[in-house]
Amino acid sequence: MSLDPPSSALLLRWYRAHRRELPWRAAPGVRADPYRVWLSEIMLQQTTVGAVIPYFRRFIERFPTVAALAQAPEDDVLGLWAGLGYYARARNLIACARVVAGMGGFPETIEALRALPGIGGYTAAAIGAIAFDRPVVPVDGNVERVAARIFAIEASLPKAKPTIAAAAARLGEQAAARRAPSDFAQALFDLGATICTPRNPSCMICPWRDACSAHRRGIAEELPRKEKKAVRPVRFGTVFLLRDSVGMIGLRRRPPKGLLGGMFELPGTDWESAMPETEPPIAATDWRDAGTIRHVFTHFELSLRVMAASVVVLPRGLTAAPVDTPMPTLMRKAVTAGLAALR
DNA sequence: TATCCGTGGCC
DNA sequence: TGGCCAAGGAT
Repeated sequence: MSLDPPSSALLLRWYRAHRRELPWRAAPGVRADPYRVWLSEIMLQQTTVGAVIPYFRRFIERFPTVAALAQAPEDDVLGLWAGLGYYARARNLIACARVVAGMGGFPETIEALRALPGIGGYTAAAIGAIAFDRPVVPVDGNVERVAARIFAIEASLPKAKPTIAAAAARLGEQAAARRAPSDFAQALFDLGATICTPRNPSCMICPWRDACSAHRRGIAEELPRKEKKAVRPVRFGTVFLLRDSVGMIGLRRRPPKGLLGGMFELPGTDWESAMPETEPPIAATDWRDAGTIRHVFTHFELSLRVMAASVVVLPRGLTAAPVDTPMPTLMRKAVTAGLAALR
């Protein structure tokens, strides 16, 4: 940690030569649209660029401005978000858009950004740096990895987070002096995504190779070290697909908060450590076994049995919905399996 | 501080 | 196949 930080000019030169074109990105040196930066940063939380791009394009097409998003019905936004995961982000997205629209635009300070729904320390720094050239280094997983390697920080995450964050701040000191925090932040992202990768980093073509302490010591790929994660428990449940005589299916809305909050689902049992007793929502005559779906969430794995039946009229309490109604991926899998069993 | 919160791709 | 990983935030 007493090492000198590498040259920001070196990284910025590399960035201008190798910069990736992304839908939310402005040309080097050009101020980006804060709305696009914000929307992309929310979508990119724990989500890969490849997964985000089509969602980002659909959102921009439907909601070109933060004012348009602020006026949208919540169901439209949740529906457009369906499949992207972490649905609290979509709820916070709406809340944030409404606050920002009321303010007449995005605030430009880190503190004011940090106070908005769904914006934490990282995202405030990212928007501040990228959209407003605030002299900060947003510390995401990429930047943590780069900083840990440059300074050969061997302490394990998450305990080492503060140490690595301090190291990342040192990386940005020169860039701040050069008035290029926006390009510098994005350069760090690109370096982490394409060169300084978690596995098999391309050290031989890295613009910072000569300054990298971990590379010099031959331990770049080992850093940052991480504590082992807890084992994922398995839960079991059953869902019921009911299709009526005109081809509509019976869905219900999940509670507004918590897992898959506010999204549509098939009716079913709770998800428990052992298969719960099943009580079909209607006395259909020919229930078909549509198989079992395995779905992995962050902190548990779900084994979900799917039962399907045709009925004349859907029971009360269920919403008659088209089969292509937007819903979380887990439920999309279950609907697909159920419909296949009814053929 | 620890837990909860999705999904898909990669090796 | 299974564990890891991805531009984290809220509580």
